[in-house]
Amino acid sequence: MPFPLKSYLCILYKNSTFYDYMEYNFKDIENKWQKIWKDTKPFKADNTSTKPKYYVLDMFPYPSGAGLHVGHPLGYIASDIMARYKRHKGFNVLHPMGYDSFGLPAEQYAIQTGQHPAVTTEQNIARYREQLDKIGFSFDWDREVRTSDPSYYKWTQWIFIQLFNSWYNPRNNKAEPIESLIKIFETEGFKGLTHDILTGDIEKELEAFTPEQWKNFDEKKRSDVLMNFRLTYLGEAYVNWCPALGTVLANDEVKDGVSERGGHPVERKLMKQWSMRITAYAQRLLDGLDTIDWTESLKESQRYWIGRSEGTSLKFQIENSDLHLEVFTTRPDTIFGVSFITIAPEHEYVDTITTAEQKAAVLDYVTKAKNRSERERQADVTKVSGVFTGAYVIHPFTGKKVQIWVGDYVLAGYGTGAVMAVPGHDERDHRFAKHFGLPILQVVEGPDVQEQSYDAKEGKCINSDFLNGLEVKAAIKKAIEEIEKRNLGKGKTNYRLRDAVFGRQRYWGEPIPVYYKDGIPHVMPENELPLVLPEVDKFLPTEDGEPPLARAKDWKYKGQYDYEWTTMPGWAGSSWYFLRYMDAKNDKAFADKKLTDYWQNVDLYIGGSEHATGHLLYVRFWTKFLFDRGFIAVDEPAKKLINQGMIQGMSEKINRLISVEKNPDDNNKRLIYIYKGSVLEEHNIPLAIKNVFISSDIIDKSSKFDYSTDKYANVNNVSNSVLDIKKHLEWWNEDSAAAFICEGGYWLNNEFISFNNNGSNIFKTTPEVEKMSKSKHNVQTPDDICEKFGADTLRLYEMFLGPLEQSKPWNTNGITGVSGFLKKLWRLFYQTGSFVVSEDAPTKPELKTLHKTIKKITEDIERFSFNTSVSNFMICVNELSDLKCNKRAILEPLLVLISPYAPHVAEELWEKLGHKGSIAFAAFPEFNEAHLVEDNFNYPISFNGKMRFNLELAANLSVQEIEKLVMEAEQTHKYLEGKQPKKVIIVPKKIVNIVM
RNA sequence: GCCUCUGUGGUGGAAUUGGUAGACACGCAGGACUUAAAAUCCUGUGACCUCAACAGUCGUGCGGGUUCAAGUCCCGCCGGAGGUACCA
Repeated sequence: MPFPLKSYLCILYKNSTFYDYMEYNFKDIENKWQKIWKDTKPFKADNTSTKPKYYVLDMFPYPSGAGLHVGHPLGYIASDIMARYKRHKGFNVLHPMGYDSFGLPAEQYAIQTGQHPAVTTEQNIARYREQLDKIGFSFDWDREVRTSDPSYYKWTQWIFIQLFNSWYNPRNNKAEPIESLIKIFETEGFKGLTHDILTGDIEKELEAFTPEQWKNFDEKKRSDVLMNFRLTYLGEAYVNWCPALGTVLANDEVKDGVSERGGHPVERKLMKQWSMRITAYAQRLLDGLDTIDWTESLKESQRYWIGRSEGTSLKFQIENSDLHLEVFTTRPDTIFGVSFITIAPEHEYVDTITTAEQKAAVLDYVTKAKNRSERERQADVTKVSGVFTGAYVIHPFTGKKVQIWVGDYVLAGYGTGAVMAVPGHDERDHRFAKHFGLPILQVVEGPDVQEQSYDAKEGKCINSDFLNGLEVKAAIKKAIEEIEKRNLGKGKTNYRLRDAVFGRQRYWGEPIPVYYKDGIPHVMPENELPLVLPEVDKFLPTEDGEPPLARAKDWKYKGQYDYEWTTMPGWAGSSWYFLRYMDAKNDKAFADKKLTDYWQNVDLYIGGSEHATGHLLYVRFWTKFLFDRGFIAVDEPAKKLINQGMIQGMSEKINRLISVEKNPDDNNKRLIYIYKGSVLEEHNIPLAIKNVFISSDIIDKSSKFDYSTDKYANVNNVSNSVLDIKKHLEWWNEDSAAAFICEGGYWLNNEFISFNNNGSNIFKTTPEVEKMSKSKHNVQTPDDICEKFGADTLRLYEMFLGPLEQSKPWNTNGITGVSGFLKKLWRLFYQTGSFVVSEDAPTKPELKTLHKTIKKITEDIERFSFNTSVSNFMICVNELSDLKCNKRAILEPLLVLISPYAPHVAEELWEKLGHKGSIAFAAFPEFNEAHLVEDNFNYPISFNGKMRFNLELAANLSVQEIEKLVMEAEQTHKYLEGKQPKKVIIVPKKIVNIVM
């Protein structure tokens, strides 16, 4: 076989160093610099620097078995650009990475395979690390953290103990050691519900006691009382129980009534659980939002989740009883519109107040309501259900009897679990009243309320005794005054935020450092931490339904006291990890105070918006707590936060012909119809071919084809929706017996059989935006891209795709443009065929290009507009190529500009320019306005706002001079059509507009 | 329903304080180099009208408004994405 000499030479070159110099060989370059960075650790953050500090943090990943796909690095690349940019700008940068390595998937996998979760976690981490390294991130790996490592979770447990030993003192509005509460009990006792030291929105009645009584309480009693105040506590509450996962879930882990992970049904269940009293911080979590630069949508989510509402509590005396029902309302102005009271099916008085006649009906209803799953309950929200208890309350102002109903539209967990129903002015009450034929009263002026409630807080009160004539807002005030005066209740602020359930009936999580002695929970002494996760024979609950940790043999504190068997939830470790990075190896403290004082908090935090009401709320809570207790100096974890958009998958579908039409003239042939342009052509293919695929560009939906789109191409075998037949057949061998119909013929077993109509042999697929998943063959890993185009191209391309915060589908259609750009950059240094850089002084246009770029790039980075900086680099390199510029004075600063984005190629060329050290710490080029000053400005001349022509004028002309020259211009006369301009608007160096 | 974001060529997207809409890139079309392909380079490319040029008309989801001038500001609609939902 003849072998062309040229190709032969090429291969020779490829193996010689000479070849490497000629072409941009990303593989060698990237391997080389990744190794150097690994060996020399240039990105180690300095704990004692005199430089200003800058802390850039990514939300650390959960190391799943699937590895990273191209969506993960999007935020990491942006933060890495920021980190590198700040180093150039003279900052001491902390840019760490770690793993959120406790979690359900590893445990589920362990249940299926018996493989210990620690083992799979370790493997997954190794894979993640390998993938991350290939992208060239400037992480300080010496500070890596893993939440599942005992040296890390020792401190998670330590923080748990601090929370247990603290309470929230509303007098000082901060968390304090529990001792200060005990002191109050010893001197003042506790005055019951009206006492101002009540915390955490305890709705339960807690009996008052005197200092003497406190002194006489036994240990158990004292423990029980204190439990109502501790910031982490063991309490009975309705929880989200997920039978399929065998564990409880926090509110943010439940979406649409099913578990966020796995989508399993969730029920409400009364259980004794460890919880975090985040509600104590509700107001401060709300207020803090005004001090941080986070996206508005995220802050809104948190505000809504916290759900502050102002209103009043109000007691209704139950008829023929000394009990009273307490409700919470934000509309006390409508008190005269109350036509019944509704209580939740779980309300503690349900049994007590129900009359004998109604007993059966109520019991039936309550049982049904309680057994309904959360999903069912939420699904038919508009479906009204309820039952009359037979009991009445006495209206405190009118003295009339008011019926008490049970209805599941009232939630047990919010407020008091009871509402005063005002159907005239509340949609839900209205629905209920209509359904059961209860009276509807109008007490605010407005549209008639019989058919539809009038909920707006506007209008004058009517039919309301002493409130008559008042505007709603004034009436609310007046009503509260009156209620307080008569001792019926008091003005009150409620929050939707619930305490966070903290225990999980699961294995793969931090053990809770608690043991039980005589039925009293005790936290372990701090110096005995960590409480290491014990080995178990199976990762399943015990036969008695106890959590997996109950299986651990001889696992008892001091050999005799049972440990707590639940473990901490996934968000425990991530609620303080930003602090651990400051001092990752410390075994004396979670972090040295000196270092937390130095690093303060995160300057830029990048991550997904899905953590809005979970992680991002908890981490703020813990930060505020640690601040209150004096452990750290800041009370917010991150000053600025950016949500990177999600990257969706782009599938490429192959259209499959279903209809078979035999050729009547030849029974062995099958007829194929092809639109070539608008002409319908008939062609034949052998009938024996079973699978027939058809290129998307010749499909005409009105044609005789029936086709399906159930077949996927592997996206790696498609570029710009053109299928690479050869690669496809290598990947999916079965299809070698299939026909791929194109405009001009068809492919069969990688051979093209022409129809002799001069049509194309390109086979096109149909792209579709879908979630990335294995079954859709549209998962793209960063490794594939690094292998094919290099890490620098991947980094640039992910940024080039569009604004960081916007969600977008991943497709590689534009990637050749970015890779071409890097080649073009490289060629600037090789214009003569070898590496040559001129030491000559740069020309004016060269300096203009450089400084224009410096200005743009600096502005782009400062406003996180990374996509536009890639465009600006392209413009710069295009211009320098046109100018044939190879001057050191231009190219050197350009490399520094580019190095945050494409660090490998920047380092390589920097070294070739003769520098010894890394480019990573070279000073960022300073912008000099002088180079952009032009003698002339090309004015757009518009008439009535419509741009007509350009006129080049000296840039320093006055407005009068400009007007004179413009009016004299030949083209101006043409557009004036002999008319006299009414007005001439001149904005120097911007625009001229002539108004006719 | 409510909240937040969003709507610009065939495609991804630019236009930072109201001032030349469509930068940059992909794709497409044509050309150069090549036996050929790849790679690379050059030219053109919003739509309509025109053989073409010059010119012209339209054009940033729709309808109004403010302004010398609106993708950008205001009012009212419509579509898309995400979050959230008996929270009294």
